[in-house]
Formats: sequence, C-alpha cells, structure tokens
Amino acid sequence: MKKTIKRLPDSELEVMMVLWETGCPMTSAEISDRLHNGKGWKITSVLTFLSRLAEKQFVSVERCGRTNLYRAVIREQDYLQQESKTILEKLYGNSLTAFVSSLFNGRAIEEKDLDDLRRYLDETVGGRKK
Amino acid sequence: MKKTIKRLPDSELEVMMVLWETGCPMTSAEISDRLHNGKGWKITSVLTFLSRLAEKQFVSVERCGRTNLYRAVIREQDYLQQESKTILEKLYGNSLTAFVSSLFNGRAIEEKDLDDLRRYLDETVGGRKK
DNA sequence: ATTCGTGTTCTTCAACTGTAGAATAAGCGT
DNA sequence: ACGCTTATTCTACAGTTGAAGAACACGAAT
Repeated sequence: MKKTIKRLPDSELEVMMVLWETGCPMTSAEISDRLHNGKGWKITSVLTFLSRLAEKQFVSVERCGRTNLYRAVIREQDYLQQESKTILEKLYGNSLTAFVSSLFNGRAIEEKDLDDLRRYLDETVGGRKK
Repeated sequence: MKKTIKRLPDSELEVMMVLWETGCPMTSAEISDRLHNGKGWKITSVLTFLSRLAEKQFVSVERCGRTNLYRAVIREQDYLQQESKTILEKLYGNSLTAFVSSLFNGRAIEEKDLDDLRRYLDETVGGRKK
C-alpha cells in the first residue's frame, strides 16, 4: 500500500501551500512575504515551521551562500488527496453525497457550485443519464 | 454571523461521534463500549475527553446518582457543516469541483460514488441540463 | 459503622504546536 | 582585519492533546 503522509498542523500547512502555489524553491524571506496569513508571523516563526517541515521531510533544504532554499518534497496533490480521503471517511463514512449535501444545507456552497460540479461529473463519468 | 464552533481534536471528536450516533444521553461506560477506536482507551482516558468536551460546552453533564449522563449539546450537523466548509476553503479555495476531482483522481472514490452524487444533484438542483 | 466496588475527579507526563527572543555565523564594505 | 547586516539555528515557554494512574466519594452489603 502507498505510504501514508502525516497530517500537518495548520501553520506548517500554510507554509507548504505557499511553496506549492509558487511551484519553485524559495527562500524564507520569499515565503514569509507570500504568506497570506493575517497573523503576520515573525520571520523566526516561519523559520521554525520550515525546520519542522524539513525534519518531517516535507521540504528539502539547499544551502545557497548565506541563505537557504526550501523546496517542497511532498506533492500538493498527494497531500490533498490523502487529507480529503481521510476527512470523507472519518466525518462522513465515505459518503461523498453526504459531504456535498451537508455543505449545501449549511449554505457553504450555492447552486452555481453544484452546477459546476454537475458539469464536471458529465465530463468525467461520461454516461448519459436517462 | 453565526457563532463559530471550535475544531475538536481527534480523540474528542470520536467521543462526540458516539454520542451523535446514539442520539441520546449516555454514561461513560456506554460511550466507552461503543467507541470503535482500535486503540482501546482506558475508561479514565475517555473520562478525560468527556470532561474536556464539557469544558468546551460540547456536552452537558447531568448527575444521576453516582453516575454522569453526558449529552451532546452541539449538533452533529452544525459541527460537520462548519468543518467541511473550513476544509473546502482552506484546502481547495472553496472549489467543490476541485475537491471531488482530487478524491476521484486519488482513487478515494469510484464511479459509483459519482453516480450517486449525480443523482443527488439531479434531485436537488432540479434544473435540467440542456 | 465499616468495608468494598466502581464511577468520577485530580494530577501527571510526554509530545506537539504556536510563537518568538537570543545567540551564532558569515558575507560585505571599508 | 573589523565591525555591520542579515539569515539561520538554538533555546524557551505556554497551551493543547493523548494517555492514564492515584486519590476520592458514595451507595450497597455486612
């Protein structure tokens, strides 16, 4: 079976998201700048998260003169897939429909989102509905 | 705006799920029995989680002779809606389609699940696709 | 009233998170 | 070579979580 990826705490995940978004190796300063988190972490906090991510092998570190270059090792896709799957399983007993209907009933999404989704299903599943 | 429900740690959530599943007030012993968690927590651990849940006002406690009766105060629906919404937002920038396609591409769900979902959409959105 | 059983509350502990100051290292300009 | 700037690494610390033993409380049996 595929190796299971550990779940990250929020702060570390946010850092990863920046790396994934940008898609290329970044310095701590660049990452710090691009973090859209309202809390405005100090650079040392960001560095703590980065070193923890390195420990966990989510990022690799390459020394480049006086600065470090951090690059994502785990792929966004893989992480998100794993996470989503776990959530669906633990929260909704694997029922995708239960998940979507909960979102809809809770007004988290609108008809428009459901339309998009339907379009996706039509393309993907292909089969005509009778 | 609606008051925001705090996210629970895994262990406490598992306890809540039992309470929600059963739908009625339960003693710690009953809860402990019904926990399908492989780890087999000792009763004292379960009691710790319950008291933390009571602190957080997720359950209420009613003394009944020598035993306590715990009952869910927060509704499953509300908790799940909030959680799902947060996840969709943080992980997928609110794109439901991105979420579903990630699950499908990661083989977490099958065509059958998509079919079910489509049926749900047909019932819910109602509008025919042209 | 004493003891026993059993459910509850207290206390403890280590690991993990969020957060950041202090200390260190190492180019760079002079 | 010397100190300034600046990025990184260390150290710290409080709060949360997972886990459970110890201590306590109280009704029941004797």
